[in-house]
Amino acid sequence: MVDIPEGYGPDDELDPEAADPLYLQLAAVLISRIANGTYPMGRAVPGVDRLMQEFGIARGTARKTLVLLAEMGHVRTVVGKGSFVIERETGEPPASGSDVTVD
Amino acid sequence: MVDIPEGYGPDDELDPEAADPLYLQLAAVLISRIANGTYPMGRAVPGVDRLMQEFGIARGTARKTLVLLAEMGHVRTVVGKGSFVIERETGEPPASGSDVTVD
DNA sequence: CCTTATTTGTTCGTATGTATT
DNA sequence: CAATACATACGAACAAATAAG
Repeated sequence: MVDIPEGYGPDDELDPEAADPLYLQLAAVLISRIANGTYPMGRAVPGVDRLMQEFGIARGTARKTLVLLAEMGHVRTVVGKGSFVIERETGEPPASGSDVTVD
Repeated sequence: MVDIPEGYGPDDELDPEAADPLYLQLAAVLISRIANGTYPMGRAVPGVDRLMQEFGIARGTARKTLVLLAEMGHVRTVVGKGSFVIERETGEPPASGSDVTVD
């Protein structure tokens, strides 16, 4: 199991000095943004390359976070496409039309 | 130089309590499997991540073993591809043309 | 069909910090 | 203090799936 640290808001920058490892800090930020609606259901969260650029982290760290989010059920990752939000914490129902079909 | 400990067969699990360090125990197991034919010539031995999973060890330890095997001439490691068996202990001669270039 | 670009997946190489023995 | 081992993080290269043309 994993404990997502608290205290990392959607706009937080990561702190390499903090006790929490970067990939957990980043997971907290992304989960916050998903709950936020910044990344709506069915849409993709930033991919590995974008996370590297926007947070100034290495590829392995960014990927580790996305793998963790997938394991936690927040996103579903599709090779060659991206990681798509499959859960929302805003209370809004999934409406209809999630054109995500993989298996 | 290194002394590969004996008594660690191809199916052995590693023993953190043993006198021999884990990376030497693991080297013994892999060398045994190479001699065995479990990892045939030209094919890759398990990489760092696989060794971590299968033997429950840390990255540094797994890598240390692969570096040792490469130094001993059992495998040739290629970045982004894997560590490939370049010797067999089954009695078959190396034929000719071992394109192994180590420094 | 093939080429190119994008994106995720995999693997090795290296470094740092911490803990244990 | 040195050796071993673990966790984290950065970097580089290669591989495979996808999409667009």
